[in-house]
Amino acid sequence: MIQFERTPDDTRQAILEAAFEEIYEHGFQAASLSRILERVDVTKGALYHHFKSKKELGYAVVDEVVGNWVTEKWQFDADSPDPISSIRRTIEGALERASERTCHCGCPLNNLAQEMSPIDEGFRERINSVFRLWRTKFEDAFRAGQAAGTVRPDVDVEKLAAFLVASFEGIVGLGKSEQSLEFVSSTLDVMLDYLETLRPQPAVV
Amino acid sequence: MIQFERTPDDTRQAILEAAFEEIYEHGFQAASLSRILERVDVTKGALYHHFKSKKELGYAVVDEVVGNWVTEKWQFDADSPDPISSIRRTIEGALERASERTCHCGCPLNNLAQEMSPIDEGFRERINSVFRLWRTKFEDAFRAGQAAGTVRPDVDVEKLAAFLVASFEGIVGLGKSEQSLEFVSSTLDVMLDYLETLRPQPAVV
DNA sequence: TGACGTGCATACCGGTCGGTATGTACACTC
DNA sequence: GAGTGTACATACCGACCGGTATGCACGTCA
Repeated sequence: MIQFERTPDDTRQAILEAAFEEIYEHGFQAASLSRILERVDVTKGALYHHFKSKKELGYAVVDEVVGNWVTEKWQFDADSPDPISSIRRTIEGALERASERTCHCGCPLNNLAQEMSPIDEGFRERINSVFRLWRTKFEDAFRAGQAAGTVRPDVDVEKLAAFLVASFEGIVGLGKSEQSLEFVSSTLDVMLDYLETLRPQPAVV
Repeated sequence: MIQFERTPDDTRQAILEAAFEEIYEHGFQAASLSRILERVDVTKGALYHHFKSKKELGYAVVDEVVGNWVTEKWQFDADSPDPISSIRRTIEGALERASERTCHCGCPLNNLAQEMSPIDEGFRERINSVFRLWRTKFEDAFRAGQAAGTVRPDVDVEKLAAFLVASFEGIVGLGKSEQSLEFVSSTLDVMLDYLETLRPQPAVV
């Protein structure tokens, strides 16, 4: 049960968080408003006072919860001279903090993307902007690496960023099916090994 | 409307295919039995004669439709001496045959995996066996390549196969969000470029 | 030819869904 | 202190859901 001060803003925020949890566990379409209301102990009147429909609630969850979730999780220093090492550290840190539930339920952003992108254009646009933001962070980091000489200058950073995000989501997604953190970890190793090949090669003697 | 001979086996098969379409477009939980019945023009009595519940129908769709779908799509010659080229050709062929809908709806197997793996163990097991079959095909192909000298012997084929399947699904999944076949194609290029680096290097003089 | 199992079709069920109409306690304004 | 808007709570709605009970045509076999 989510506890919160009974102020309007806190009520809205508490509903958002409860909705995020419910959607994370059941998907958006199977998410039940009444279960959300149980989680946060408010009534339907409160929910429909703050959100005009289930869909608008879903949109707000993407914009205000899932977006921040991703942004915070991937805030390696974009100006780092060595983005490849930064990314490695970020991923290793995420793996350490990963819970049973993370492995079980996967990435909330990707879950919503797979379920809702084909069905609803509003969801697709919102989800895609989060993906684009994420990719941009990678791009900036790699460009900084190229400037610092830790990443090969011939690397197409945009395509690489897209590939990295896709691979990461794919690995986490396959991990949901395998239900194994060790599987996720060792498959991510392949990705990180690939990243290492993007460093400038020492001159051949 | 699906047409079929009104024999018991054909009825069952027609229901399966209609269910596959419905699930592909809406997901399993949001798939509606009545819409499935409309697609195939049979009644609920017929459906519940052949399948004992919605869940059992879903299981059958995974086992008998989605499984074959993946198997047929990825049947590059496992004994080929050059699996990297085989995989490239398979992917390029798939891209040419890819429709608007494929880009829009993504991979039916991955869709089900992301939606149902965390929720239902029966789905997870069935989906995971299809993934494992797919990975095994990659593994066999790479081993054949190692034997033929077209793939570096130090490559861990199991981890590589897992990474490839994950990356492919991730790319297709991101493509759903971008709604762009060109995006899918160019991101797959990064993956294929990576594969090329797994060929034995010519000896350094 | 009658009994019986198969392969459906029809009609109906309780439950849950998202959504809404109405009421009300309270703060704030004039 | 009367009026008004905010922030909910309560009660209810029709639609649709998955599932079931019943009926019946038809082929098979005793």
